Amino acid sequence: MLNTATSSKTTPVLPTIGRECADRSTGDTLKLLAEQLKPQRRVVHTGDTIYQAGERFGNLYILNSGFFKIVNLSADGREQVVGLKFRGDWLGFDGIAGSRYSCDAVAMDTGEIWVVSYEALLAACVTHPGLLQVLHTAMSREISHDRDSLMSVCTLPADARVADFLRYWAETLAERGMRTDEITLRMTRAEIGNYLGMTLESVSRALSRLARDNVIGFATKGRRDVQIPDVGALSAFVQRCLAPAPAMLQ
Amino acid sequence: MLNTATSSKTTPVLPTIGRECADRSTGDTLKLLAEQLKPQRRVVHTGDTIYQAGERFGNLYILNSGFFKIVNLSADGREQVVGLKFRGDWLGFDGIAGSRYSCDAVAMDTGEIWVVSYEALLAACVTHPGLLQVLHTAMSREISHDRDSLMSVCTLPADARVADFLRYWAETLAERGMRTDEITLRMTRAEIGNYLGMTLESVSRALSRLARDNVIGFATKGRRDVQIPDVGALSAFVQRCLAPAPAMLQ
DNA sequence: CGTAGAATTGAAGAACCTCAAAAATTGTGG
DNA sequence: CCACAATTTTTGAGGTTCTTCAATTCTACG
Repeated sequence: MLNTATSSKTTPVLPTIGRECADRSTGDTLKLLAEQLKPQRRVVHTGDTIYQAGERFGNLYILNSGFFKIVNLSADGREQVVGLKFRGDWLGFDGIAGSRYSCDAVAMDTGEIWVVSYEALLAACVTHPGLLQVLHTAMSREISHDRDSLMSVCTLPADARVADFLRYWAETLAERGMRTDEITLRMTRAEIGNYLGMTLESVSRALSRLARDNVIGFATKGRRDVQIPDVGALSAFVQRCLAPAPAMLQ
Repeated sequence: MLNTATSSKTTPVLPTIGRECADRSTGDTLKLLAEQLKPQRRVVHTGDTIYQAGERFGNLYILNSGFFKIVNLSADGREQVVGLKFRGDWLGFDGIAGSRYSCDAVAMDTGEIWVVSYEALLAACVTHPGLLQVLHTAMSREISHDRDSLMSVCTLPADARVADFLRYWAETLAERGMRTDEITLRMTRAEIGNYLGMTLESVSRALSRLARDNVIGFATKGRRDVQIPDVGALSAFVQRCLAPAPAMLQ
């Protein structure tokens, strides 16, 4: 019904008719940033925190490799994973408005981040307008994706949410030129469940059902590596969850 | 436990030590934008759509008065209210990354929006760095608030979610210098429920319970106007919902 | 007024959560 | 390299919350 209007969201069509770097690849963007900003590079390991809620804002961070989770904390002690960051993503935008970060950024794997002073970035943007475009694109993407997350949580049943989560993960890796037929979830069931608004048991059951339906597979050893032979099958599974009746013929 | 680190989120402390316009009031910011951008002004009425998903991006919009909802659409026809916009908020950031808007922006009341060409804004930012700060602050706020929304939906039971929604609405109005003791929800129960990830019946029941507990009141005629004598009572209600056991003394 | 949309409320059912136990995996120190 | 402990994951059973379906009341508007 609304397919035509929204198809650009699922499959980024529209070649580079737009402004100069609207569709720059992750690698190209990183190269541009490295050249023009000469950022300080920092290696991180699992569990390292790049910034914490309440800490004074000053830097933005660009993820060159590895994988991060963004954790929101409420005054009453609730914790919520509100975002996952992959290669090419920026971290720290939440700190601009209030002069303090409002989340924790935690490394989920070994990786490298580039540290960029916000002040220095703004200065560099004056001479290199392309940088500003890259910055705004990153912020815009984050806003769009946060909205998609909210929609997932609000409109999909638990099983579909897990399937959609895997689909998003695989597509994100694909965009960045990585393997998607077998992905390693570096999150526990509890962390996935927290991110998706369900219990760890529900995540486990959903994964079991996905495996039973051959939408995903588990590697021989360990159940943290998920085989995704066909990403489209995940989307199809989501649709099947949404279909109310089994739609028996005749 | 984490109070000190996160208190800056609920009550924006920290006076204007920071950069020039970090804590500018909504009115001052609007004045600056009006002076420096001379934006085209446009009056909107309930139901008007400022932009739609799939439409080519070109403008950002600043809400001077009135009230908007942002609606996300999925390829399979699901609709999701993913944001509410009040005076001083910007609309259209989602369009920057993909050169097309990814949501619908729908007016929920009569109001006035200011139309700003993104290109023109970037040009103006070069000569007026304060504008860039205002722009980034608006985007950063949106990212932070989207995360708070996700946390609400993921961690709060239905009743608390409705209470937290009213609390946010009242605090948003307060920040903009409007009345908060009696607010007019210009949304149906169905729209509120959609935004909060629950059915319209659950919203209705939650509001009834809030009224029964005297946390809110209903205006004599009609149940769309909500009286909020004490915003703190809403926060207390949320905490009560989170407390597992009734905590009987002894 | 009278109709259409919106809101409330009740009853029954489904989806998900909690609690619990067992199996699998990972990490650690000998 | 192995054994042990700690953690993670799976799976089942029962309970709770929320949804669905339905009927009624209320509100707005011609």
